[in-house]
Amino acid sequence: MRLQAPRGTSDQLPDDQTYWDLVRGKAAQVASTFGYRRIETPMFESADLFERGVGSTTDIVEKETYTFEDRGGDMLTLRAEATAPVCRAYLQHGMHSLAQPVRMFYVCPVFRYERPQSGRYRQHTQFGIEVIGEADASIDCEVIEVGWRYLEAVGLSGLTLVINSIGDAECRPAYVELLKAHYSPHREEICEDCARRIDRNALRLLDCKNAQCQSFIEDAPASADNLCADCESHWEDLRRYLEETGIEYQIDHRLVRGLDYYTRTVFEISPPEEGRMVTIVGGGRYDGLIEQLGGRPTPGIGYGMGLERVIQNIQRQEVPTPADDRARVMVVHRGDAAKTAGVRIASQLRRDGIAATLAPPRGMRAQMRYAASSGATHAVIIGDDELAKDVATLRDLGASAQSEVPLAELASALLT
RNA sequence: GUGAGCGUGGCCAAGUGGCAAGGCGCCAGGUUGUGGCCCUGGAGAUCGGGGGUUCGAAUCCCCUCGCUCACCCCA
Repeated sequence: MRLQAPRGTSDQLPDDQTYWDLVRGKAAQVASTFGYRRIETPMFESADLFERGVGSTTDIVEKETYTFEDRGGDMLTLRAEATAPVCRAYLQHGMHSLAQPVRMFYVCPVFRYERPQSGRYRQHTQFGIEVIGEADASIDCEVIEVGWRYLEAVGLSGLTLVINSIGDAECRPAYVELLKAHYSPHREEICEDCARRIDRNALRLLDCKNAQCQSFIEDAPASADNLCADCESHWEDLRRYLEETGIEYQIDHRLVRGLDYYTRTVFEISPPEEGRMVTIVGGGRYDGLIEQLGGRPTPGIGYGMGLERVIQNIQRQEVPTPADDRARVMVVHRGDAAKTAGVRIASQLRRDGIAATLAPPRGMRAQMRYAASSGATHAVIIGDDELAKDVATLRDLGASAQSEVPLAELASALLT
């Protein structure tokens, strides 16, 4: 095989589109039900945006971006995540002067240079939402609910919602010190990565997967137990509101997230896979991000959802996809005059709003085969007999029944 | 970045040193103008690529590329 799609990318073939239509259509539908409006930002941004927004020491920025210099000498980065670009757009277009909060959603490709594996690609598609300009916990609850209702809407079940609060600029520093103090005496007993994390990114100590570190994680102080008064009441509010939605949640003190900008609420939604649970949705509050990007202090919260993972789970759970029961017609013809008439009839059917295709110029048997394998619901058969009478033979391929229909009545016969 | 498994027509796949099976799909037929089932025929292969061993390599050895899975990280 000489030419193929670049590593970690894939083609979304015609046969795959049933899923993509479902997954994209429901995204727009559910998001707009909650009052979110679509935003689309460029596929690439100034490299600077992701460094400042996502955090220059995160893995994403450190080793996973597609960064390049364009012909004019600017350093650009393919969209490595969508929150920072949306915040950039919020600032650039003065959305702070709109009624707050501003609710937006997007479905867009995201690029990260990673080693591909199941559910992880170098180009993947995210359905995400962002609410900017309101810090109240009811918004946190709403954002979580959008993600949850969406996954319900596409037909997934058995999902798990996990939440946590990691505090804010007020209380997190003290908590991080507490964590470091918990770990420092054990530097020799934990894994190498964790030893490094103590100084570099202490929060990440909590999601280490190594066996030797598990007992330290168990005994570690929890961020949610060490919140300042404001964060504490925000955390309580969130849980109270969540109860009102009827969505079940678990609190996981080990849930921290990989992007630097998160504050207070963080959450994930995962499918019911035994063994490894690959997160479908990950999100959280980012009250410091807008300011980090040069705006006035403005709260925000959102999530990102991997649509390839959603589709993977739809397939695993064998969720039925909606069938398209509209008529699709194959115009089958015999003889030159009939072929010419077929061109005319197919054209007219389309103008009448019916999907119609002219069968390829082969024997009738082959044309009928083509009709069947193309998924056509009906064959409109034209030959000299029909031409003479100004009718067509309309064959219902599902029912294997046919009758002659005057050409003028074809469309109405197909629309009933 | 680390580790493991795997690369044979479009897809699935047999073949483990001696003429590259088979199935699906595709194309054409099975006497008058009709799909799905059945039957017949046909097209389609640098056996991922390069090098080596050998009289002879899809098969053994080396290198390389790719795919998949796991770690890491993340959606």
